[in-house]
Amino acid sequence: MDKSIDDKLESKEIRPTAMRQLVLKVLMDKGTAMSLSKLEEEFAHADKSTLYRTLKTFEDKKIIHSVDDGTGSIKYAVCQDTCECNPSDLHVHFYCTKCENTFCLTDIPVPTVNLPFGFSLERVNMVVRGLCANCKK
Amino acid sequence: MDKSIDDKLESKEIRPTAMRQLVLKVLMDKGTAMSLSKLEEEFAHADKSTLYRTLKTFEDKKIIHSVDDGTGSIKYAVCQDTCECNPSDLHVHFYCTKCENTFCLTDIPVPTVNLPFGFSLERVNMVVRGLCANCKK
DNA sequence: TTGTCTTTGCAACATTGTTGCACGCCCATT
DNA sequence: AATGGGCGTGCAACAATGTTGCAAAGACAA
Repeated sequence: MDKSIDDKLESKEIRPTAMRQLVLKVLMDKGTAMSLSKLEEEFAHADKSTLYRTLKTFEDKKIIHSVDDGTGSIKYAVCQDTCECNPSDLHVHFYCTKCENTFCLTDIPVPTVNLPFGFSLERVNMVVRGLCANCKK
Repeated sequence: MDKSIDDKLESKEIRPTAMRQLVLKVLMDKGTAMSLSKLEEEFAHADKSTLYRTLKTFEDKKIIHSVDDGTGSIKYAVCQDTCECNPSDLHVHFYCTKCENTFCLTDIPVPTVNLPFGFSLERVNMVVRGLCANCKK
């Protein structure tokens, strides 16, 4: 198995089991955010709850982040190396209504908004829907 | 029943049935966005699918809009009178993690973002999570 | 080898959202 | 007033997603 995968796992104190190696590899190779059910398809013989808990572990350890893109299923994508999942690390996500892929627009930080007096910010979810460059043509 | 409720319904070509009058009134009085299950609690004897279809009708006719606030259940709130549910009509929503209410920040339009080349925008969902003014204290 | 802790697999379940179907109601036309 | 069509409603069942309990299998240290 890819050495960099193990490194990534161990650097976040996650034991590199076979399952975790595979899931992380798929997520890293994929490029777009994936849902639990998409992962189930990818590993036809893997158990749903194992995948579910793997994702939860990854999310807790901040190796991936989740996006609610409004499709009804939560998507997961690997964080940037420097990501601490703080509000300042947050970027905009893009959901393509044609290919149904969800992209991390890591270059586009979530714009700051001036909340009404007394409101405090913990986290922001910003998802743009539309057509991606591939489907636009 | 309140005359303004009927007017609002009829102006959008929705027949003002008893159910619809009640649902719209609750939504208007509530001030915060409500989920289907919250409406079920409100009308203890109403049927879920009737409420569901009522909300869908309202949404189709653009008398209310839906928000996916990341809690797993979609919330509905009445639109501004001038709202056409275009991207330019979109405002930021706020979910309070303590009182669990979802607010329309109608004064705060969704900031525009510069998408990567080739990407086109249809709609944006932006939800800020945190503490509202009431829970902040 | 033994014991402990973690991970996995299976099953069952909760919640939310959704649809099919039949009944009742309103209304217009006859 | 009677008839018929269309709409709204209620009931039931269902699909999809996410979640948990529990026992078996595995990893690891003493």
